[in-house]
Amino acid sequence: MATIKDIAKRAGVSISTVSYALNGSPKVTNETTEKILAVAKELNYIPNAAARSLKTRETKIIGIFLTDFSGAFYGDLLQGTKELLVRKGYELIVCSGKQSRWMLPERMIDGAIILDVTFDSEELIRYADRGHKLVVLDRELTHPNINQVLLDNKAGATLATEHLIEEGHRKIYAVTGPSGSFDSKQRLHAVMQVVERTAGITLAIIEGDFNKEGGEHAAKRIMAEHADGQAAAAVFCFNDEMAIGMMNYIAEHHPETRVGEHIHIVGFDNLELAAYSQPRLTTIDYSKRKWGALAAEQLVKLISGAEVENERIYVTLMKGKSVGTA
Amino acid sequence: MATIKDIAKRAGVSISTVSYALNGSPKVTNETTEKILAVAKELNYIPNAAARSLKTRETKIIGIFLTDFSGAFYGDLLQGTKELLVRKGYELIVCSGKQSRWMLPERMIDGAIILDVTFDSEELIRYADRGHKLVVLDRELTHPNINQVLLDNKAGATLATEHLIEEGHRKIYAVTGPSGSFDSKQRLHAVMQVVERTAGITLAIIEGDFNKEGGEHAAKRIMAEHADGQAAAAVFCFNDEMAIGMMNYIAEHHPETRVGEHIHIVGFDNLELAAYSQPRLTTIDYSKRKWGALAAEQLVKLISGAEVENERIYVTLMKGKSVGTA
DNA sequence: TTGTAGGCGTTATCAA
DNA sequence: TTGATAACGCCTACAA
Repeated sequence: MATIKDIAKRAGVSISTVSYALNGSPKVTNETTEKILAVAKELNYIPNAAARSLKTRETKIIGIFLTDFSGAFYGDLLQGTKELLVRKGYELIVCSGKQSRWMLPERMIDGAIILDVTFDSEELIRYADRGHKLVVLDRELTHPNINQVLLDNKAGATLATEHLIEEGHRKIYAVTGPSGSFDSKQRLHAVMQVVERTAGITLAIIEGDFNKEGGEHAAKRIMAEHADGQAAAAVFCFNDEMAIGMMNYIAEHHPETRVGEHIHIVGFDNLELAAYSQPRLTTIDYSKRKWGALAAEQLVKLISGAEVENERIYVTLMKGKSVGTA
Repeated sequence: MATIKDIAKRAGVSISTVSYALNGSPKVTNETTEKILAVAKELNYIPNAAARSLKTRETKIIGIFLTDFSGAFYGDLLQGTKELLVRKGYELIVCSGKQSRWMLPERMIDGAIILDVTFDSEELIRYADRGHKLVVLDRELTHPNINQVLLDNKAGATLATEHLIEEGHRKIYAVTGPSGSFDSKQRLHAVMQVVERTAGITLAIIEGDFNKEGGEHAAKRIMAEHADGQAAAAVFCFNDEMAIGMMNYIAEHHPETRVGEHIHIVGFDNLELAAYSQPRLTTIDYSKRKWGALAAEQLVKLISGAEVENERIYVTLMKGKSVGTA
């Protein structure tokens, strides 16, 4: 492993000259710079990240912390994050699990994006107190070193609920996420607001889990309550994954029940998968890529010491065929 | 940021004693160890990863390089990798894109698992030549510092093809992956072997891309060739993603054509998504979790200097409802 | 324009 | 059992 020392010796200059030349400093003659670069190539020189960051106190790496690697949901978000970071000269690494959290305090990463409910807010604040920069996507946290980029859950849930109401549905089921989820709480709150200000609407809340299983369980219960087959059910699943689970359950166990006709479903997220569902799921859409890119941008600003305001990701209603008129 | 120096001063001992104590060396009295630990806690001491790895020349981090973050496919694999690594005292980071490759030569990671066709084999060999340890999941590479953990493509493709033949199909379409894919090549080779040694089978090869689009294009072509509706088509899609794309295309454009009856499809991978397809896709199954775990295990062994043999992941035929008798 | 030298925070080799 | 001290590879005043 060649070091700048080796290059210096070989090129007949001092190590500081090598360092300057390698970093493109104008203090060194073009001539010597070229010579040094040539020697570096010849020696297969590769800088040592540890040594560099020991000195500079930065790694140019950003970490994003996810609850798990299951993915279906994260693809575009990660892509968006990555693209922006690369443009800003940073690298992205994806981490998951409690064990990897040391990377932040030990300065292996220059900052982190958090999308992991299992990460305690207290722990995050501790890190922020120590000067680490964070962007959170899944909670509200006020701290000078923390910025939030949250989905506009209120708008999304309102759009979804109002859509069901406009189509003439009077009894609405809301299938929530797990109890700890911030997004789920916000969505439920918005749903309840809409219901309260609209006359003649009944709301039934079913606790879900943001997974397919949750949608299946909810489907089971809803189908049981509508066993007589007279009234159509209208359901707002707080994410697409559960909506898909619900549609799959219905297709399998109640083939005579048609989504969009006997049961009406709206989701949230507009997963790629939702586009392939039969019928196409009506859902709340937003740009996951933009979400990731914005989070990254905020983090980079935070690291550079700039003041940043919290941001919001806007959502729209994406009409499919899973909701029909009552 | 407290350092061991600060702790030494505060505890009235030398920095080497602190270092030993922090690393649980038996050379230090319990008494002083306790005292040092107490001071460390009091000072909120956090070790500095850069300094440590500058000295130890290791980071205890393993990187896995993927072509993209799209995920659907990788979830379990990453989970399996992660679990094993954590058990062995390593951390896993997920990387993608050319830019992140510096992490290997600059020793930011102790080794890498490669599942990224865009990573040139020559580049990998260069790294291996420099002493870096690698495990490749998507190609064959013989080098003392590189280990392979490959799918048993031959067995899988043979199982799939023979299944179609056993069900009485005589004309078989093979929808391949992109031309650069090692897995695709191996699968195609196996398919051709089966066809050659079985009388009366015709094989049509359609180049795909391992994405849904590839499946759709292939579906279009196959449906056109079977426009008369007389002969049923039998298709082996080289991965589930294409098989799903094919099924979706058919459901959308040829609702009268029933998969498992008028067209017979077998996939490869047994994605979670395949379990939700209608009808359930017949496919080749293998444990993605085990694949990841085995790759990690091999890499850890390689790093520890042990001799390791290349490994293979065994596959089985998972019968669904997408293939029926001719 | 180039060289000297100190230091970043640890580990590890010697002595004591 | 503990303490000096020299690396590890790089950056950066400051000096020449």
